Amino acid sequence: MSTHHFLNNIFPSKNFSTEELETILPKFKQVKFAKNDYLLTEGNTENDYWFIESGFVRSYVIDTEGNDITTNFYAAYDIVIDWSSFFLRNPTRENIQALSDCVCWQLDFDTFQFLFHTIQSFREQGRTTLVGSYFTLKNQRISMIADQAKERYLRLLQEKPHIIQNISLKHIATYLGITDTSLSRIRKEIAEA
Amino acid sequence: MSTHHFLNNIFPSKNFSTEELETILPKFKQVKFAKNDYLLTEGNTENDYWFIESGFVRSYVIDTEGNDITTNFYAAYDIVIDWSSFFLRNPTRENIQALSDCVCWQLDFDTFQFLFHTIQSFREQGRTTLVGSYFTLKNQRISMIADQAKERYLRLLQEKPHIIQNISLKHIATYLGITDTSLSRIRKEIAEA
DNA sequence: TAGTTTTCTTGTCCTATGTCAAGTTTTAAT
DNA sequence: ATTAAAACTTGACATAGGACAAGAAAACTA
Repeated sequence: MSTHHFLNNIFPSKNFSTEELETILPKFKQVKFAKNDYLLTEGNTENDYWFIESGFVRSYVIDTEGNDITTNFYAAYDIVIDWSSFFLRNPTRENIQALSDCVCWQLDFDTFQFLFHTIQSFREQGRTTLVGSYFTLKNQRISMIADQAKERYLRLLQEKPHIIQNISLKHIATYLGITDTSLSRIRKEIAEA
Repeated sequence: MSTHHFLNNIFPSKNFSTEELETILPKFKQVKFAKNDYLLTEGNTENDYWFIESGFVRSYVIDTEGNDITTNFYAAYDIVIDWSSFFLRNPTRENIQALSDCVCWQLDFDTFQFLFHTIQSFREQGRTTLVGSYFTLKNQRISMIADQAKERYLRLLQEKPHIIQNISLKHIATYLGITDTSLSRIRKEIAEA
């Protein structure tokens, strides 16, 4: 294992002993996805998750009217996982697709379970990551209720500028819960102000 | 410990050994809340969570315009917890209030940590519960984007009829992301149909 | 049991955002 | 380079749901 491994960013030595890292890091396998490849498709149960070293990924669902709704964007250092499919071992409703060529580090469920039940710091970090996702999602739900579309866009712009710059308007629009037409007008309004 | 303890519903013997239950159950403390009591208030870090034996509880946040927005309802057998405040040890934005007199079973963070790191089945169950909450929240977010207010109301009616029967219209309305005026009209429309 | 407060309903009018459709610009492919 | 396909913009119009206000009906309270 090289001393400058991508995964050292994910598992920093301040949180893990050398011995723990020697157990954890070799369990991850580097995988590459080409643009438009699917990491997961509706109806399947997710058996792996990934950390992104480079590239962009999007997850989406198809609603009852057949509309594509973006549920999340993922970029370098993010974890790509459908928490409920991975942990509850249920078929997912989500599609997860590479928006560009990607380099990822993959771990499968059984290996995750082994590390989770063996290494205390690993499960602490896993729990923290999941709770962090929960927190983000809860704030998004509140924002859908309390904020106007323009405010939601401005917040995204501030929090994830790399998303706005790399991802098509229509995908950002469904993520914000508006139409591409509206988002185009919001952008115009901001540009003119 | 009596053989017919409320907590046996939460920790069923099919998932836990007798020995494990003898470790877990006595750690919970029965607490009672009177109607309108707060279990948690904004700005504080949650150090306990509860299972509800009886009663109704509501959590809400105050948005930037000072509006009260219901984030969740809790009834018998539900876990009452602010996941992010409890696990990330951060001050919460939520207020959690008893809507009726309640009997609850309480566990504090340090005891949780002890059980989580000691008992495998305890942490499996904890993870499953958290992931279940995540799943529900994600579906609510998608529903806010994809469904009309009436559909969201009808789904709530179907999934949690006890909520509709016990909780005031205005609290249900903010939970669904609409005004009480709109919800009143939706109810009328459904009644007339 | 009257009085007060809260909850719920209903009317009128308004606004943010959606729908549809026609262009324009950008990107991708041969 | 040429064409085809996406992505984006813009206009005209429609609509779900919001804002405000006045009553009616319940639910507490003294």
